[in-house]
Amino acid sequence: MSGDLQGAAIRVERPAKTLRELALDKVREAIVNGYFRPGDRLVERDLCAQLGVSRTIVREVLRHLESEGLVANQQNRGPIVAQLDHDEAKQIYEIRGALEGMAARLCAEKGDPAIADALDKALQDIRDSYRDKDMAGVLTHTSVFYQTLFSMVDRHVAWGVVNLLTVRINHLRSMTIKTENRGVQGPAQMARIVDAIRRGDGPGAYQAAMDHVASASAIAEAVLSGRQSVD
Amino acid sequence: MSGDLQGAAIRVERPAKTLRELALDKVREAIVNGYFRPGDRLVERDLCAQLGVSRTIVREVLRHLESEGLVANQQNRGPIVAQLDHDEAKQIYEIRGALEGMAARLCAEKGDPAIADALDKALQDIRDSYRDKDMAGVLTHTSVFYQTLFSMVDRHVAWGVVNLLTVRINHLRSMTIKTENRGVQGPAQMARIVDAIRRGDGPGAYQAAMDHVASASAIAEAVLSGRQSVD
DNA sequence: TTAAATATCTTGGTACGCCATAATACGATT
DNA sequence: AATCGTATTATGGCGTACCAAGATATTTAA
Repeated sequence: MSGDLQGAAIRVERPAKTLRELALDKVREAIVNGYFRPGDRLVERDLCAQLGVSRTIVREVLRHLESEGLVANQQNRGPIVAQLDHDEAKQIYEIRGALEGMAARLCAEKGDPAIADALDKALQDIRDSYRDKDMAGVLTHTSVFYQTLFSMVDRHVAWGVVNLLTVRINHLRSMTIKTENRGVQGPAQMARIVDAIRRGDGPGAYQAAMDHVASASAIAEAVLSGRQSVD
Repeated sequence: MSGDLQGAAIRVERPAKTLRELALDKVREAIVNGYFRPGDRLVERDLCAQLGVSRTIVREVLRHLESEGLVANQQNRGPIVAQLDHDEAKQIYEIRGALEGMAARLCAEKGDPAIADALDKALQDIRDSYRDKDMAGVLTHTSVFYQTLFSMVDRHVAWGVVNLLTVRINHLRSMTIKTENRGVQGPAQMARIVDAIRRGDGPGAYQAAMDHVASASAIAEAVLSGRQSVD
């Protein structure tokens, strides 16, 4: 990694992160990985203390997360961590299916073998993570897989949408991947996507991507209705 | 529980709008209808003066619009009105196609005649607006048409996504509908969607919706590349 | 025991001030 | 005159303090 292309090589990359962005990431993280549970109140001044920043920042962060759908504001009562109801989760999976299916079809139609190779690599990382029982790794590499799917055909807007929706069902994702057999079935379904792409089979890739999301959705639904009684 | 139902019936709806929401709507409006042009700087203190609110509010609003994609923040230089490039617009149309196609298919599969009736009503409003050369009305009723499409099958999340994306291409929409023949062609294409839904023809509805968006996208592209030279 | 009154908590909103940085203007040096 | 360094200004990033009003908890009075 020495001597890259001229100017770019010596450019000094500043952290460039503002305090607000740092705080935003922290709080989003905290919500996504369950430190704050759905329904928990997010009291501004408490967050100030916990994050060590001013109310100004906290308020901006809360507003941002609100527009992401991770935080809900109740009339005159302040923000809470958004509750994900059953039906909404289903809708999110459905949208993901439509968009990931679209991306898969586009990948297949492009007919660039490098795409399937890149996807295979990501898929192998997923398999490795499953083998090592590294569930955080599974999630990460699954994200990489889908990001590849979208970025290989330059669909960053759609990827943004998928990403936005995905954070809202993150805790469901981490539950579905722990499901019995998911470590075998999941990668197998993803392999079908890659195969269809490699064959240049657009409709097949679309269908395979849809199927994969559909099965994740079904598992999520089962998990959700199972948990209902535990709550 | 008994008293709640009765109470809800006569409950007086408060404006319930916070100052922040009011300001958010104002600024979004201003961007969407072109009062602020793409690339314009949005200086916090100037906005405070123009809106008559404090900087805190303005900052929250800017953050919100940033996450909507209407405002872009430049490193150390502050926010500007986001510029919509060619390719991004195309991607947005593509996503709309996928989601509206999905909604249309679901409507067709549901087989409820009330859906087609409601859509026909919206469509007639669109035709009337075209006849009266009321372009604002065309946009409004087109929105109603699509909202109906989504809400009739309870897909409010997808509708939210479509809505979010649509504001970013709003100025393109207002240009495409002014195009030659769009007043005839547009409603005709939408009628095809409604017909397919009425017939219960899922794939047909999907395809009709896709076609409609695709043609809007093509016009937008033409308009965009045409304007390039005018600018 | 219940109902009214009061205190507390928390958000919505405002005002003001400080610092850091980018851009610009300006002045000095060669 | 061209270049370099410096002062100024505009602006965003961030913090603190304060007030009003709604929601909730707590206490007091009947």
